[in-house]
Order: sequence, then C-alpha cells, then structure tokens
Amino acid sequence: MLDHEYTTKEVFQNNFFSDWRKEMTAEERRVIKHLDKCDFTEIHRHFVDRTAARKALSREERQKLKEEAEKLQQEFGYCTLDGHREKIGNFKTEPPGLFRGRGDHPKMGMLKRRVLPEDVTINCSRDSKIPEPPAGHQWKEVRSDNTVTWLASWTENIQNSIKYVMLNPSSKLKGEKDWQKYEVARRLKGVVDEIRSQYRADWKSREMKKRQRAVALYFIDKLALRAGNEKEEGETADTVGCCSLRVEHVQLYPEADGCQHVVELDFLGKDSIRYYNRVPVEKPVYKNLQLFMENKSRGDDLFDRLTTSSLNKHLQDLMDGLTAKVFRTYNASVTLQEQLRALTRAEDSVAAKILSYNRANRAVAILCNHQRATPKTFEKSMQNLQSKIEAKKQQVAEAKAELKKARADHKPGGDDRSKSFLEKRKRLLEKLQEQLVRLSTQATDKEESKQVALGTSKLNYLDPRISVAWCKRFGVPVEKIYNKTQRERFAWALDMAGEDFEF
DNA sequence: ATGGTTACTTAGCAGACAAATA
DNA sequence: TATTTGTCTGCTAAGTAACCAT
Repeated sequence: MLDHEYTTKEVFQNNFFSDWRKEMTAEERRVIKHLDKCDFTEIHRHFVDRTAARKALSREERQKLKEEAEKLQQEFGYCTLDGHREKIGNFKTEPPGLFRGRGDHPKMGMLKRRVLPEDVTINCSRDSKIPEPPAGHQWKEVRSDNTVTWLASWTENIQNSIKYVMLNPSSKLKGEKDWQKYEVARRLKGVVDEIRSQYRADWKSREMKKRQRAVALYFIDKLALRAGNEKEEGETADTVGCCSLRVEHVQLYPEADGCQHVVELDFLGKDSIRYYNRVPVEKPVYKNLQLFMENKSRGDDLFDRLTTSSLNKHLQDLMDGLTAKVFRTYNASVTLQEQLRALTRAEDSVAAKILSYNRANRAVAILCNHQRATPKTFEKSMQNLQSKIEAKKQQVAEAKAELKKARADHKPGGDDRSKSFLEKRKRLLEKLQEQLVRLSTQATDKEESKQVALGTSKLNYLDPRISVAWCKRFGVPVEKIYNKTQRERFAWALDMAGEDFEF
C-alpha cells in the first residue's frame, strides 16, 4: 500500500497503528511505539517482487495457474437451486487487509480481519450436500432458510455489517428479480403524470412536511437524485442524497445564466462522487427552498421534516411497490428510449448507429451522475487515434488524386481496362472515406466519454429490452451492445423482447 | 418516530486477460 | 514473438429499503 496516497493520511496512519498495536505481543508493544519510525520497505519489496515474478511466468506456468483456478471455480463456484446448476457470484471470502474506504473515510487503515470458518454461516437445504468446513474447523452455523437468497454469510469487522455469498447475475433468480425491477418502473410510467401533478399541488400545501416531501420528490424525479438515507456520523464518509441534503449543499440564485430561479447543488454523493449541477427550477420550488433554508445554519438538514422512510411510505400509497429509487430506474430507461428514438437513423451504418447508442447511454449516465476518473492512458491513446486520422486523411487525399487521374485516362467510350481501373479507384476512395468517418466517430465518442462511466447505467438502470428491441429494429447485432457476460446477465431480455418492445 | 438488523442492489477501480500492433 | 493497448472481470465498498422491537 506504500505507493498509495492514502497511506500518507493521518487518519489512515492512526487507525492502522492503533489496530496494529492490538495485534502486538507485550514485547513488541514495548518496542514499537511510533509508526513513523517503522520501515516497511522490505515487505513492500517482497510484494513488488512477487508481482514481477507473476508477470514473468512462462506460457506453461500460466496455463497451469489458469487450470487450477478453473478447478476451484468448478468445485466451489456453483450451487444447485431448484434443481438447476447456477453460477455463484462471489464464492471466496474477502481476504484480510487494511480497509480502504472511498473518500474521506474515518475508518481508513483499520485492520480487516481474516474470515474464519467459525465466522461463516451456511445456508442450504437440509437434505442437500452440506459443504464441509476446512479440516479442524467448524461453521458458525448451518441453517436452511429458503426465504432468502444467500448461500453463506459472515459479519465483517470494520462496519459490523453482514457480507453475503450470492448468485451470479446470470442466474435465473437474479434475472427474475431484475425483470421485476423494470416491471415496477414500467408501472410507474402509467401513474407518473398524476404523481407529478400531485407533488406540484403539494408545493403549496399548508403542511411544511408535505411541501418538503413534494420538493424532494421533484428533485428525485427531475434530477435523478438518490433517496439519501441517514447515516451514522463518524462511521462513514460524509456523503448525502436527496433527503439528507444540508443547507450548505444548496445555493439559490434569483437569476443566473439568463435564467430565473436557479438552484445550485454541490455535494458528495455515493462513493464520495461530487454532484454539481446548476439548474433553473419552477418558481414555487425556488420559493420553498428559500423557506426551508430560512433561519438555518450550513450544517442543518434542508428537509428537516422528511426521512426516506416517510417518503417511501407516501410513495407506496401512490403505487404498489413504488420507492424513491424506482424514479431513477424509470427516468434512466425512459431517457434511453427517447434518445435512441431521436438519434438513430435507419440509413446509418452500423458504426454510426452504435455511436448513437453510446450517446443515448451517455445521456443517461450524465443524468445519473455516473462518473469515472479519466483513464490513465487517455491522453496517449487519444494522440494515437488523432495520428491515425491524419494518416487516413492523407490516404483519402491520395486516393482522390488517383481517381481524378483515372477519370482523365478513361475517356467516354474508352476501353474496358481503363473503365475497370476507374471503378476500382472509386471503390478504394469510398472505402477509405468510410474508414475515416469511422475513425473520427471513434475520436468523438472517446472524448465525450472520458469522464463518464457508461457501464453502471447499462447494467443497473436501463431495461435491456429497450436495447434488444433497438438492435432488432435497426439490424445491429446485439453482441455490439452487450458482451458475453452481459448477454448472459440479460438472457431473460434477449428471450423476451421483440423489435416492437416499448418500455 | 427511532434505532438496529438484515438483505439486497448499485458503484468505481485495479489488475487480469485478450486483441492489436510493432 | 514481444510489447502495447483496450476490454472485461472480480472485488468489495456503499448505497436503498424492508422489517422488527421499543
């Protein structure tokens, strides 16, 4: 870990040292008193060497390792559920190490304990072949609870939360759940207009609680904010969602960028990813926000009368199964469908259609604020692409000159040889131009995506049936949109969606 | 309401792996 | 064949939201 910036942080060092001291013998505790006097370079070198050794393995050795991993996968990576052999998602317990939270985490550097069989609960049918604990050990418990989906669990010592062994997304169980999730979102489509007019009416309610709920719901709907459950202070990084927004996260501008009633939101959300947005809102929303912020200090809750559970209770009354997160799924999927409709042209090449798909996907990712760090190799690979484009332009120019020459050589009524030569030149130029378009398309796509993570929405928010239908309608092979794993994950949708599927 | 517990989904990243290129 | 580049997978943290007891 010495290479990482977080090891230089005081919180990390203090947490690590205090946990380390707990592991020491009395003698060690007497000798080792200051972290900054400890030299870990020998251990560090050991791991660097080990990584290098792995990298230097021969083809045969690699093959052998691969086979061993495959054997493990076959032995432990599957279970039988309702008579079907299903792949398990995570069949290995997490190894011990130093905890690395995201963002400014108060527990960074703490020692994450090794999980022992004695910590592990097994959940399987009573009449099944119950997994054997490692020799000399026992499971904490073996139970048979068919109301839950997990196969094994243990309690992790950093947050005292339970970790689970569950099925792979390709399993029937997960597929069905995924399908249900999108069905709930589709039901929202039928009532969303009514819900929207209701929360607009509630902006003027006499009850402050209702007003807060209505404004929060507006944010969740319009900006695709997360619900924002309360978190235990000091246990996790300081992040918020809609219901946990504080006064300090909101700025009001009567006028900005030529618009009236502008709200600026600036906060750290899930995974400490910054959400920054300046957006004009309707006047009653603006007025309400002013009211909610009156006589409060920076650290106070914006929606002090609102919790995620009261919000979800209300949503449940509006539609069976409706919760705050359904709005994210709904708005993401609807956006994809709309964008695909707006961007796709039937006469475009497959490459151009894929660009349109990525643009639509990107619109969703931006809505949901799915960000990523610019890839380390971005600048370099962009330069490479640019030089490829330059080279291709050169080729196009040359081909044009050659075509001109061929035209001049082939007079009307000229011989067959010069005619076929001319045709050849034409085809060559066309091919090169196509390649050039494809390359610049790629460059645009790359630049526009450098800080946007497309995968998260693709996997979790976009009803795959929308994509499958689009592929069928426009003759795009589905493998261009979903790789093998993704096709397995969305097998249910590939089966289900025809070209006229509508979300 | 409130807080604790539990089960599940959603999230970004690092390293492994595979394909492309020199 | 060796090296570079791009994609995929595994990992595990961090959310949502239900349930239950008080």
